[in-house]
Amino acid sequence: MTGGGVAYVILGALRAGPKSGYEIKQLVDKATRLFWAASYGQIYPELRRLRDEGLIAPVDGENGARRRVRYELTDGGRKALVDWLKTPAGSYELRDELLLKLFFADALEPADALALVRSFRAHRQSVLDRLRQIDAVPARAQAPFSAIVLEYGLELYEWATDWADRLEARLQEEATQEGVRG
Amino acid sequence: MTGGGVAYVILGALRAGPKSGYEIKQLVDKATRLFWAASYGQIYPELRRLRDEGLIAPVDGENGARRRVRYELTDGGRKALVDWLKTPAGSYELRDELLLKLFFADALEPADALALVRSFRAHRQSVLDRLRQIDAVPARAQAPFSAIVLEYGLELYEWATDWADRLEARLQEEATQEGVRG
DNA sequence: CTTTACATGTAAAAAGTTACATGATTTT
DNA sequence: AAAATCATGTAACTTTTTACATGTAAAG
Repeated sequence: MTGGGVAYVILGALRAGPKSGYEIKQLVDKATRLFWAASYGQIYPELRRLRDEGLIAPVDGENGARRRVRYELTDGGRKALVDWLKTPAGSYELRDELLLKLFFADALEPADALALVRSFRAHRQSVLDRLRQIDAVPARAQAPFSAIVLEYGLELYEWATDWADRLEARLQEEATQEGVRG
Repeated sequence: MTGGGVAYVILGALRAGPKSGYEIKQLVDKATRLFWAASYGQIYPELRRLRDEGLIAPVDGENGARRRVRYELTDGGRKALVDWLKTPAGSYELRDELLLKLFFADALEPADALALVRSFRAHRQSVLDRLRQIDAVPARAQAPFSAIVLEYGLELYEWATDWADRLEARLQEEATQEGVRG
């Protein structure tokens, strides 16, 4: 199966019932965006590829008043999904520009480095705020593991916000020490 | 400045003194790989682009016995680095295939889902092990913020390993409860 | 009737990976 | 003498983003 990871995002999204490209995009933006994003430019071509491969099939009938194509998993598609889920490997890529900046922050004067730490904290806090707005109750009933991943996110960004707080306090303390000495 | 984030990885790597493409790649693989990776296919063309833009310049003289080109920051390059560091924004992308699998794990039978959680834990643990092998002492002296980012990584992957342990325990408990009931 | 949300797609550009090519030097 | 490491680069390919094009239906 080609097409990178988008294929699995789609197969996974369809595990709970038929969805259109638009609905898959909504799910991605609401739920998986933080650890796996996908754009329309990936989703629609990939839907076609998966259909051509026989892993998904358009559902005909009730698609509502709007023009819309919903796809469902075929037997082959469900097998492909489960096979992938059972493979205990996985790529892991992180591109965290704020962490990269922090890594190089010796190039800044202390006041600017402190400002950077504050924006790092603000970023983690903003992610946390977004996650807190998600209602876990419906997820817990229909898809327990999506609620588990939400909990992971909540704990993670709570920790990260706290870490940034501690770093900020440490840097401020160092700054006042310097002030006393110098 | 074009060329995506690689440009800043290079400028940042050169903040502490001249380096060759090969040395930059080594630094990336040793230190920033976890939150920002870069391949030779990005580094060498980008070095040329940055040189053409006047942000870096080849250092002549002592390059050792081997053929090798080391670059250093120009004044413009140092300014570009500091300007970037002072910009309080930053892209943030995460592609965590194991987390994506966990999100869809309802599609698995409980035993397979448990196995997935275990491989998730094993991955976090392996990252933690790698981080623990890094000696923070030299970093702390020369580049305090790189030691700070290492501490971030250590705490983060300790937390994540622990989280996975707790989830594993919870799932096992649920499984035995089911066993008693059913 | 106008705006917002729904809905599907494409084309071009940018970014990134991978595999390959080449050769020097150092270590075993 | 062979193997490993140092060192620089390119070409082809894959992946991803971005911007655009197009139109329908619901809501205010």
